[in-house]
Amino acid sequence: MARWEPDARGRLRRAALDLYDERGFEETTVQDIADRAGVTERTFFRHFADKREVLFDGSGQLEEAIVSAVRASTADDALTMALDGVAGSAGFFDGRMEWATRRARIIDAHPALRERELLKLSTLSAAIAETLRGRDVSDAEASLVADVAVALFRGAFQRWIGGGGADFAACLRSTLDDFDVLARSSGVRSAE
Amino acid sequence: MARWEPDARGRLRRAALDLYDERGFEETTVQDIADRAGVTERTFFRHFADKREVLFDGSGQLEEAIVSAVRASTADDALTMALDGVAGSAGFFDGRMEWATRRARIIDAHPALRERELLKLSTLSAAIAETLRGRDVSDAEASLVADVAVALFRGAFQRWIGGGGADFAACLRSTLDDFDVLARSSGVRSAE
DNA sequence: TCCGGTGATGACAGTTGCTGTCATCGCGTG
DNA sequence: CACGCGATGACAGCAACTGTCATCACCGGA
Repeated sequence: MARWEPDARGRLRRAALDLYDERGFEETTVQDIADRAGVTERTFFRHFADKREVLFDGSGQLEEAIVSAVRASTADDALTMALDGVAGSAGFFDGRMEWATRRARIIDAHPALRERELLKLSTLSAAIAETLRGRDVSDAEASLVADVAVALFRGAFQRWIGGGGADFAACLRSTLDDFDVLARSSGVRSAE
Repeated sequence: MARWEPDARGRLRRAALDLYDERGFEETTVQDIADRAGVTERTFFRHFADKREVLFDGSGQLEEAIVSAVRASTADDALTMALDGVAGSAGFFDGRMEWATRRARIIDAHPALRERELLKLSTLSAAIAETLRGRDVSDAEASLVADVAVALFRGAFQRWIGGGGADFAACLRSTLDDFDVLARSSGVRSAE
């Protein structure tokens, strides 16, 4: 056991979420977060690249889970592979409903945080596309399909946050159903 | 005539682009830009919200042009209206090829700038969606169609930048053709 | 003609995000 | 017991951004 308390990173994550929630993102200084976590400001920046990144600490794992699921998919068309990937993220949110809700509310309220989220989603889309290319999908199709998959992921996430406690997998299924209906009514039609 | 030189905003815009190009974005300080433009740092921040925004000065006009074109479209389905909107942006880039190329190179090289670009595109998509809703398109379809239109806009822009001098409208047509081909091969098929 | 309002700017101090650097301290290893 | 390693503290410093007040040309009305 070290002389300093372990899990400084986790304490910083929790302190940041709480403070952003209580006072607002701009009204919270990194010094405030560090104080509440019992470390110095410098230690905050050793764990997180900047003041926003602390809210996106799990994004690497999420991306890894999705990419693995794409790689493991037994489907033989690109869209289904990508959707299998998104489905592979369901476990990531188990028991994190309250955390995800508070986090989403904070992010939506601040353009600076929305920027960062868009960048993460863009990175995720690129990672999915790259994985699809590794499975013999053409460049253009890989990008397009990855974008669609991420859009559906966002839709499912929104539904999960806003809905009445259904689990993420169910929300994803509903979102896919709506997508099918919409695609038909929009002048494109799903293949058999 | 004022005692100060007019068009400080334009000089700042040009100075910033030149300096970001010559030295790189992070290596350029706002003081550098202000010096070259012959104003103070404070004046820079009166014209632009932050160091990144100076590269996105035209985005409001672009959005306005696209939204107007959506409003003016005589099409009767949402996707065609949105694509008419994107087509309405063609004139915006006339004679700005070199500017757009340098700007795109700078933005692609810096995550902080890519973030801002993603936010602008997200805002654009929201504006298109809102306009479609005003033309009796359902909520969900408006968002989806707007996202697709923005994706195609990005594709056309990429082609215009990378291609050999074709005009933007031609690039947009090629991108739409590819999209049709891709949609057919991806398991969806365009309606007649 | 003078006079007050307006709009763009300069000057300057202050806060905060973020970085570089060096010292410290406990822990494991040989 | 010495040594290196990893996580942290301490501190100086730069650059982004903001608030505030003064200045000065211009413009419209009395």
